[in-house]
Amino acid sequence: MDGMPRKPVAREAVLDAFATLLIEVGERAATLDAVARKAGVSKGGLLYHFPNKEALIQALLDQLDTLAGEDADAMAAAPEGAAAYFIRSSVWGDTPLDRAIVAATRLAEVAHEETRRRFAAIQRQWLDEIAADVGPALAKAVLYMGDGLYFNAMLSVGPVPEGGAAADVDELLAALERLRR
Amino acid sequence: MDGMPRKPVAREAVLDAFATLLIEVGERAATLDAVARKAGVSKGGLLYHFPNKEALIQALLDQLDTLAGEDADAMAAAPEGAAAYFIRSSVWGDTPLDRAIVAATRLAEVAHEETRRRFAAIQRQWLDEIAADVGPALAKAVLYMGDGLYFNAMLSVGPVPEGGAAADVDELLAALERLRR
DNA sequence: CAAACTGTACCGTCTGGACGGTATAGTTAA
DNA sequence: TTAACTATACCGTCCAGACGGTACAGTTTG
Repeated sequence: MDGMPRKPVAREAVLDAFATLLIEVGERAATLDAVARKAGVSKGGLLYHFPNKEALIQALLDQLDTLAGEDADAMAAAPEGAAAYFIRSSVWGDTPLDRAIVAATRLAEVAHEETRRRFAAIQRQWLDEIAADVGPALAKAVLYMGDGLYFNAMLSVGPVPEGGAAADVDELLAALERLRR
Repeated sequence: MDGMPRKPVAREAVLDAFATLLIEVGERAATLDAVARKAGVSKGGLLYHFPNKEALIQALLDQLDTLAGEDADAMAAAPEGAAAYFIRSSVWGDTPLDRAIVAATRLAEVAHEETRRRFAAIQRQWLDEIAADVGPALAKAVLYMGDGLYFNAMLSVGPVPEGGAAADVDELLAALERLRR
């Protein structure tokens, strides 16, 4: 057996701090120094795990893909239907996936091309699942409702967290029921 | 009386260049140097009109408020109804208002608090108009659909402009009709 | 068994460049 | 004449990234 090298605790802390800063203060302020400080790690330590900022971004996007994949499965299997599951999950919930999505959104906003590509792929996944549930004619309407929720999460999530959007979900689900008939 | 000094042509050019850069390359890359270059103006000339970057942002937000106000009036007066007008106008159209919205979105993303406040106010305006049209129960559903369109404009507008979203509007309008019954 | 060695996981400092902003002297057009 | 510029030089700050170290767990060798 090989002597296990000690666990890289810093790596996860850094990635989490990076996401948190992206969400709370935007890409501009998510500097390497700020990330390191938030993670309780030295800058040198950060760069040991992620040789440059792009590597940090890539790790975040990989995590996003993983989580989005899992979510797509859960969506397909949801008893309430994919559409309702989607709307319900589109409201800001501080789940790992929501965090990854909003964090990645900050990068897409700064014109990071690969992030945009990945987002497009995830949205296609969502659209497929929703279309399988409510039919292709209504799928876009549902998708855009969810996107609207994310849009608002993006604009409001920050130093002042708010629970306002949660109340809207019932309204949206009611509208969904109405569309379904 | 003074013989009118010549018109500040640069001012408008700078503001437009600022918006364009925000839309196409994000806040990060919309530096003062880049804006001046794009506007075909010297950096000194830019700073003559806008003493600092914050002044540039304020001018953009003022423009946004003006355009949004005009649009709210048009929305209220639209023969097809406020909701349909809203959805139709939410798709990316390269209109002055759309440009101002997406440009401002880039600032909100970077956690610019006042931009976020102004956005919230505009959305409240929209919601009121839509509620007056389709009733309060469905207003949020319509609003979020429109927001979803903006969300997608934000993610895709850039070096690669696309006309894909326009096709979705009919689908959304059909869903709206269905909700209305 | 222990000294010598190896690789991993960090820390702290430094540098080169970009960016926001200032300053200032000169130029053009109404 | 004066507002509306151009052109350029410069400053302080901040940031990404490079670099040289340190601490320590496990591994090998005498």
